[in-house]
Amino acid sequence: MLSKKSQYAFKALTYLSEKFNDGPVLISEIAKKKKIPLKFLENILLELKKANILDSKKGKGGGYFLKQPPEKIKVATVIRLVNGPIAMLPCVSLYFYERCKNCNENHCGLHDMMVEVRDATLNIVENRTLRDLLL
Amino acid sequence: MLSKKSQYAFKALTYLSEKFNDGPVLISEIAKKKKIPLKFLENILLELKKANILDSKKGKGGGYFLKQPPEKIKVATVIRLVNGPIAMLPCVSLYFYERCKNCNENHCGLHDMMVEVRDATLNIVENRTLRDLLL
DNA sequence: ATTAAGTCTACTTATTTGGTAGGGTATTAT
DNA sequence: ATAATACCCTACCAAATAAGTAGACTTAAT
Repeated sequence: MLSKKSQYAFKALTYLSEKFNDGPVLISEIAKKKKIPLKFLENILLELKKANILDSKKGKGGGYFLKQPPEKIKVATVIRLVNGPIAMLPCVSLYFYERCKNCNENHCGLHDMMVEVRDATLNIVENRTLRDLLL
Repeated sequence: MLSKKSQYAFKALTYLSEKFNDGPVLISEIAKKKKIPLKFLENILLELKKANILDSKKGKGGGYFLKQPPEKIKVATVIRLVNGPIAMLPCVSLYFYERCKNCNENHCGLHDMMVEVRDATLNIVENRTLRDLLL
């Protein structure tokens, strides 16, 4: 399951996608419109900024905005960043790989199945962007 | 990600699948062979028994065994039981559904995408059984 | 009766999640 | 120049969940 933080992140990013050409958007505006705790949202947006997904402008007239257009930001990227691994097992994760203790990956049925699940999921989230989350 | 508990559960179930026609298997044997903390494993097996996946025999010569043959036990069932929801969002879960607050499911891009992810995953785990985890 | 084995209730501990507090720092309109 | 604005940063806290443990109890075979 996606954490609440991830769900907040997606709500905020969706909002920023809609406002992509309207200049910086206040954290407080996003928090209010999307009903996200303000200080928590600050942390999330800062993290997204550090990951180069968002950029910000300080001072009067400042705020946050997408660093790239919505169609350039993949859903998979956001999930990995805010939520963590997409795969169901560490030994099957591409970006958070950890080898299995006590289980040979070369002949492990669970492993093989989870590779399939991972690929089925990636096939969707790697090919969808913030643009696709709008209607 | 699957919890450690879930991974233990799959290891134990795989072991019991291999021994399906050999009569009851000791918890301690499973724990040793699969390197699972004994008391933790006790809890897991008991839970699986209460869910009608396993059965057991007490006393000397007792132990645990699958209640049905491996090919009758779906991976999806085990995941739901031990790990919880398979879907990435509560508003998209079939067995653990909770409605979205502040987001209309009828026009929410994230929701729609997560339905796709859920179905892609279910397509695999609903059609695989413990039998498929063996080699 | 003794021993082997699962059952049950109840803890404990560690980790993660969700959220808060409050001052610091950069920017810019005036 | 400066005051107001708005993001930045460090640290903390509480609740929930995950992981593991303890010990007494019940049941069945010999």
